[in-house]
Amino acid sequence: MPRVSAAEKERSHKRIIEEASRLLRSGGLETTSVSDVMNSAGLTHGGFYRHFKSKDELVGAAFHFATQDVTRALRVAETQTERLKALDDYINTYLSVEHVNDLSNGCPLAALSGEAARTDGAARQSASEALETTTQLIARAIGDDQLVAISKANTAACLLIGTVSLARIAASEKDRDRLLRDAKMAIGVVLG
Amino acid sequence: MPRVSAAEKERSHKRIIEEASRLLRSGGLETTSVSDVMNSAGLTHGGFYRHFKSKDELVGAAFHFATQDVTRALRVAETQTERLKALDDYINTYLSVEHVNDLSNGCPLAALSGEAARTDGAARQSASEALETTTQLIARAIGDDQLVAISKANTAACLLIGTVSLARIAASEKDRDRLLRDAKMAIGVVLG
DNA sequence: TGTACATCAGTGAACGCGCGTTCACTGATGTAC
DNA sequence: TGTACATCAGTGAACGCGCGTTCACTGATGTAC
Repeated sequence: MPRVSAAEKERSHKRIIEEASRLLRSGGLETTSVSDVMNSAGLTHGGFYRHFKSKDELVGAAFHFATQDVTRALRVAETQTERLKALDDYINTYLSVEHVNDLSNGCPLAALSGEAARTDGAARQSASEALETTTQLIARAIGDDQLVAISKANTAACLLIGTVSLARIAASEKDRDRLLRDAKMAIGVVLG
Repeated sequence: MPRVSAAEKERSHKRIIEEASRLLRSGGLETTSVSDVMNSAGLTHGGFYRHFKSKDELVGAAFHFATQDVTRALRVAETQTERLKALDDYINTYLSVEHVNDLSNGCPLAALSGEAARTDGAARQSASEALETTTQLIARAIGDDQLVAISKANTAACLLIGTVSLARIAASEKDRDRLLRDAKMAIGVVLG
């Protein structure tokens, strides 16, 4: 069957990153194996090293992809009005039950910052970049004086990520919903 | 050498939990092995199953111990004045550079909630309990109407844990310090 | 445009390694008389 | 209080397993003429 065309390889490469970004977010950095990712991409593990130098490099690429994916609307908004709307959507989606329950398509920082903090190399660096990207996009959407906006964006990011992290270990649906509701109120105060 | 007295066994048991609570917080649930823990406790891995049914059970016990340890001052405060003072200390310690840099003695939720969310069994349950314990202690220290206090405590917990989680992946000391400073301001607003 | 050949994407077996857990064993501790 | 014996905390070898990574191999792709 092999070899495969350059275009086909590119498609494989993209598929590996996409599947990795999902599996890593839902399963964690340690628990998700290279084989898991390759099988999800419809390939076998042996071919992995034609695409990446190491698992760490894949984790870095997957983290970057997930961040780009999750912040898309904030990035592409062109006018200040669109940005404010995108921020509102971002926050409402972020603090939703769906986001709490769907690890695999959610914020990579909420899912993986704990493990990333213990890592060196590409994974750790991608997490740092994800944080910077996210806070900068939020600050830009807030507008205003950027010095003030960055403080607000920092606080918002900490609150959002903390809330979803805790909502994911809440003992009951009631506790989970309460955390989300309280955070929605608080973020209004922070940004207002 | 073996066997060892009942009192000695109890001391071993306590040492295993203490070392586990430190190693798990600094190394993570997956990366820290039963051997690591036993060696840190001055024992060999084979004796582990005289103390715990499984690694999961140890993780649960270690999580519980860490939570009790970190919230001690909030728990033992007897008067409302003492509780408010304890809460102030708790927040200042929590949002310190030392806490960000010292995983092993810090808040187990900040270190492990991500991994705990992906787990079943004792580890997951201990994380849920840690969250409940922490928010209730904060709410009690706030005093006031408990319905309002619980909302404030929830928001505070999300903000504290989110801030330390992100500070741990900040790209620079400057970013880290900025996150901590912004969170200190915000938590004043939340609680005030 | 057709041919000969080098390249290399993907396969699947194999590697060394560390994991959680089990087990036979040791000998001091705890207990029954 | 002393003796005989059962218990069991701790040891270290062993288990099966899955991991990240390497490798010889296949055969379609890409390229040089």
